[in-house]
Amino acid sequence: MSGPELARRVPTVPDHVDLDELEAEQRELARKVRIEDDLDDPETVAGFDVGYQGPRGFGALVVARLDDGTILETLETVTEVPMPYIPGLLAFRELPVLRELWPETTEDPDVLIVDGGGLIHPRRLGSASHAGVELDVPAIGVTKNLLLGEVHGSLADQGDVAEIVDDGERLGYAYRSCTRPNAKHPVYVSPGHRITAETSLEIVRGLCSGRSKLPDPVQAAHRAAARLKRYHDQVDR
DNA sequence: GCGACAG
DNA sequence: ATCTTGTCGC
Repeated sequence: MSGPELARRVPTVPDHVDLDELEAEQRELARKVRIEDDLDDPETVAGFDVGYQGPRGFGALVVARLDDGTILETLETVTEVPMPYIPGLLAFRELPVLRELWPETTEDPDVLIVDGGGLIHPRRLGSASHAGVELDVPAIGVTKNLLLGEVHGSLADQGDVAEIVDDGERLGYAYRSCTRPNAKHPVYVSPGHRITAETSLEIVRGLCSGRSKLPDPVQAAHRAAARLKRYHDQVDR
């Protein structure tokens, strides 16, 4: 056999999965992305997030009103995840869960916010863009960490905004959303599809109550997914 | 060749 | 993301 096992950086992927094909698919879908406002007086927003445990994904979609934040609908599902996490290919791990939930909503959300990037992506097709194109809905990407790009500007105070630039392109904004003074890291916002970076920031800004770094609907989805997972922890034994 | 690397 | 006790703070 071989010598000491080296830590595996590249997770094992199913035999039928071809990483080059997935990247090619992203390049193709990226051509369909439209970074321009195509929302008419948006009234409702959907926040999406997934929690993981082994081969299963616990997803939640929370639909809320944009004006006062009232939650209109919370949908949950448990699904087998087909892919390990690979930087740049998050959508192939996350979107199967969203595909289960999206058809179930009765609110027909005007905009979708995904816990993942939009333009901030090596091929300019983060999971938010991928979802937006596939579901044909205005979509915004929000993350707690940066996949790529540089923050241009200061984020000294809460409310501060700085541009995210990569390869000379402005891909989105870093926004210090949390009102807690010890909130060190900002939230990274980038347009996914059928929306601009400015409008994305404006919408996210209006959804940040200040108690959480993430916009409320996404945070609510995060909590719902976590609860669902805990529930399965107890029952599945 | 060596690191970095959304969730 | 997840593995994990206590702990600081509103």
